[in-house]
Formats: sequence, structure tokens, C-alpha cells
Amino acid sequence: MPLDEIDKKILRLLQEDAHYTLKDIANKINLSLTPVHDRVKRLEKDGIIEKYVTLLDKKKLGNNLTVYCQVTLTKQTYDTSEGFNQSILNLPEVVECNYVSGNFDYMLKIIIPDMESYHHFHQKKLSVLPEVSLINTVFVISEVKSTTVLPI
Amino acid sequence: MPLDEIDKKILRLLQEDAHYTLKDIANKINLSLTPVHDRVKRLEKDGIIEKYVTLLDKKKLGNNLTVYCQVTLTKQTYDTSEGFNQSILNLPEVVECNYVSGNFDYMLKIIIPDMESYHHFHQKKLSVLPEVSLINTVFVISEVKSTTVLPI
DNA sequence: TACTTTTACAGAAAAATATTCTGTTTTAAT
DNA sequence: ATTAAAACAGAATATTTTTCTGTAAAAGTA
Repeated sequence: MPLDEIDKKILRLLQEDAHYTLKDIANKINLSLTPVHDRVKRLEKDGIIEKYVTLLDKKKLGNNLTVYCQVTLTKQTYDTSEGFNQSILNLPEVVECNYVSGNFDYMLKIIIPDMESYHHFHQKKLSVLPEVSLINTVFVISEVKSTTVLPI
Repeated sequence: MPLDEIDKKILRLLQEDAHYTLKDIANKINLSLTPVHDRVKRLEKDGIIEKYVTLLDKKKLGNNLTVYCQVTLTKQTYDTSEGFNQSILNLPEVVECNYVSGNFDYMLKIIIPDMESYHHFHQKKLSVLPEVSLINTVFVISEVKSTTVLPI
């Protein structure tokens, strides 16, 4: 179960580019196809590899605004939390939602076309949720870093 | 350049799973291989498709703590910002970094093994940066949603 | 309208890749 | 020592991607 150095090398490569071929990987780490294939399959089976996804250019898709919403609930009960969680899962603009410590309850990340869309989202989709008491918006002015690569 | 409905269907599928074959996609949208292939290549060339990546299970890799750092700089000058940005790019624990509006300057997302590692990161890597004046930490207690899928 | 060009598509052939199979070497366990 | 289990290499097969050829539809031009 613990990852050896070869597993880690494979994972580092696949994190970078899910379209590396087994041959690419085999060459880069000086192995034949077989062990690379077997290891990738094992890493998938064990759930170390969660999935392969395609990342799109959000701006080219017209999503020019990113904001963080700091949300406070009306009550800190289980039912309130669960209700809020379920609603969030159905909002495609919300790409991240975490229950957090501190002066508010949830930190959300929203990706959306522009300020007008955000206004609509804020007024018609988020603040209308019965569990929501307070929303504090933090606007992203400029993206410095955004990666799916985890340190291994 | 504008995306038609077929492009959008392809993008929606590829966002879900970068390992769908052309045949998979062709079947799902009732087309032959050729147009699917041509469209994917065009979407790649136009940069709508940025890259294909592999998502790993952060907890199975031992990263059990996620935190947001709200960072205030010593000065709001260009040089200070640029210096900070460059430092951040070299910190693998920082998976997101955005320059933001509000009571602080930057919102960071950190993925790290545990509180001890965070303590070390905070004291030895972040607060030591000459541009950093203040750090406010928001701890993630529970992850509700995290997706790379953009609404199309 | 008639003609040309371009675009989008289907089907088949070729090339590249993933998967499976066979067997060898190494390592660990008894 | 002997056996069993892992890790690997190489080859065969299956699948997928890429390229090629050709057709139909759409758009542009005279």
C-alpha cells in the first residue's frame, strides 16, 4: 500500500499530463511498459488516482469573474448545514465549498461570467437559501496561481 | 470561434473524464469519429482545452489539512506584489493564490499533511517572506464540494 | 441562378497505444 | 534450500488515435 519512488514518479507525471502514454512514462523512468501499466492500474484501483479530467480555459468560456463568498448560516445545527450543502451541490457556479473555522461558516469559490451574473447569483441563488444569514464577498482581482498538482 | 452545441457536448464529456475515447464521445453524441476528432483538435489548438490532468486523492497521499490563508502585504506596490507572487509559485503546498479585494490582499489555499506541517509552513515559509505583513488562517473543517468542471 | 469554395461529416486504412499473455529474474517467506 | 510471490521484459493481441479518401451540405461569388 505505501508508495515507492517509482509510484511517485508515475503520479508526478500523470498529474502534469493525463495524456502521457505508457511508453512516455516508461521512457522517462527507465522501465518497460508492463510495470508501468500494472502500477497505474493498481493506483487506480486503490483510489490514489481519483480521475482523469480536462481543464478548460475559463476566460475563453466567458467566465471572467472569480469570487470567494464567506457565508454565515442562520444556525449552526446539523440540519441547517446539510440543507445548505445539498443546495450548493446543485449550483454549477460554485466550484469549491468548504465548511470552515472562524468568523463565518463556509468558504465558497464561485466562477461566473461577470458582475451582473454575480449580482444575479448572489440575490437569486445564494441569499435566498433559507440557511443563509450573511454573505461577505471577496473579489478576485488577479489570479497568481492555480494548480491541481499535489506535492508528492 | 464561437462554440456550437456539439462543441459544448464534447467539452462537457471531456471535463468529466479525460479518458473517454473518441468512440465513447462519438456514440454519446451520435456522430462518427472524424468530426469528434477534428473538433477536439480544434478546441485544443484554440486553447479552449487547456490540458488533461490526473486528480489524486489528497488524503490517501497524506494531505489531511486544507487551509485558506488571508495574507496582507507590507506595501501595496507593484514590486512588493511581484516579489510575493514569485515566492508563491515556488511553494508546492500553495495550490491557489489570488490577489483580492477587501481587508486583505491575497487569498491562498494550502494543502498540507497536518497541523504540524502547517505550523512549519506558516512560520518558516510564509511569514518569513519579506513582503508579508499579516496572515489570517481559516481552517477547512469539512469539504462539501470541489470540482474542476466549469458550467458551459 | 450557376459555379466555386469551404465546412462538416462518414467510412476505411494506417499508425500508435493499451492490454493481455508468456516467461524470467528478483525478492521474500517458509 | 525450497517454495511462493512480486516485479519486470518482451511479444502478441486488441483497441484507439490519426490519417486518408470521398461525399454532402453550406456559404460565398460572379
